[in-house]
Formats: sequence, C-alpha cells, structure tokens
Amino acid sequence: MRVVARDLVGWTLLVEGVGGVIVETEAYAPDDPASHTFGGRTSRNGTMFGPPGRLYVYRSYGVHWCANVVSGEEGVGAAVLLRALEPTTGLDAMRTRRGVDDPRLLAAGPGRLTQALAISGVHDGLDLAEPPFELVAPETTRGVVESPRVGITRATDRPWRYSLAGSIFVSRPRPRA
DNA sequence: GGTATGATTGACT
DNA sequence: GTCAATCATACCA
Repeated sequence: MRVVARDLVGWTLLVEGVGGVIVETEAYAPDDPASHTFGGRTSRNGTMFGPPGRLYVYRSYGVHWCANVVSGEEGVGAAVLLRALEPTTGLDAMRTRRGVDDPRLLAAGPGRLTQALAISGVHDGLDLAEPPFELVAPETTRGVVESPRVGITRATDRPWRYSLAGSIFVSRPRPRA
C-alpha cells in the first residue's frame, strides 16, 4: 500500500483535460491512527473500503476538499492522499479556479489541488480509470523522497509522505527541511 | 438532539 | 507567528 503511494508520484492526473504531474502523496493505512478508516468503516469513509483505483473525496475543515486514491485490496480501507501536483495542462483553467497566477500555488496542497482540478464531493467513489479522469504513467521515474507526514494530529512520525525530489510544486504547510 | 474535531488555507498582527 | 472560517461526520446524552 505504501508502494502504491510511492509509485503514484510522477503520474499525470487529468480531470476533464486539466491537471498535471503528481508530485506529493501521503499513505494512509487501516491500522493508522491518523487514517479515516482507523476504527472501522463508517458512512463517510465507505469509499475507502471499496475497490482500489477509485477516488475518495471528503471535506476538510468545512472549507476544503481532499482527494484520495483508494489502494490496496478491496475492503481493506487504505488510500493515498494527493497532496500536490505540478500543473502541466489547462493552466488557464486552474488559474481561473484558484484565482492566482503563480503555477507554484495552483495545486500545492490538498485543498488547492482539488480546487484547481474542480474536484468535489460529487467525484467521491468514481473510478479514476474512467472519464472525466485520466491517469498517465510517467515516461521516466524521477527520484521520490520519503519524509514525515504533515498536517495531521496523530501518528505524524510515520514517514509515509512521498514527494518528487527537487520539485518546487510540493506543498509545505509546515516544512521541516 | 447537541457538542467536539479536523489528512487546510488564507488573512491579519 | 497567530488565528479565524466553516461544515460533514463522529461520538455522547
């Protein structure tokens, strides 16, 4: 499952033709105190217990949407949070949605990413292999670095945050390095 | 039925 | 650096 999180870095994700290269992800396991699936299945995280390859979307702080890719075996309850991506396609559309011009701010962060790609609750449970989504494997695999997770209140010491080495599009809510 | 909490962001001192 | 916004879901009574 952590392998999926690492492998996902570098893939290109497009939503209705708009998107970019995934540069930062975070893994969430069933036995992870910080995971939504910790403690069993609930009405909210039902998607995470479904088939892998689906999109799990939830609202954070009542203000932002966060997008995850369900991973692992069906019924396990594991997913990978998409934390940041490098805008490559549909820059203008993303600028309009985000209201900013700097490409580095278009999708550097879970909430920003969903806003830039126009992902919301209506996409929860959809298959990423089907329209309007499009996943493209990277031609070359660049260096992926492992680091402590950020933005959560529990099990923050687990090094399950994966990001593209040297990328300037990685979110840094509370950078350590 | 009522209260507590968060895998965040953006604005302000 | 500090703090408020804002709401779906979780959990308790």
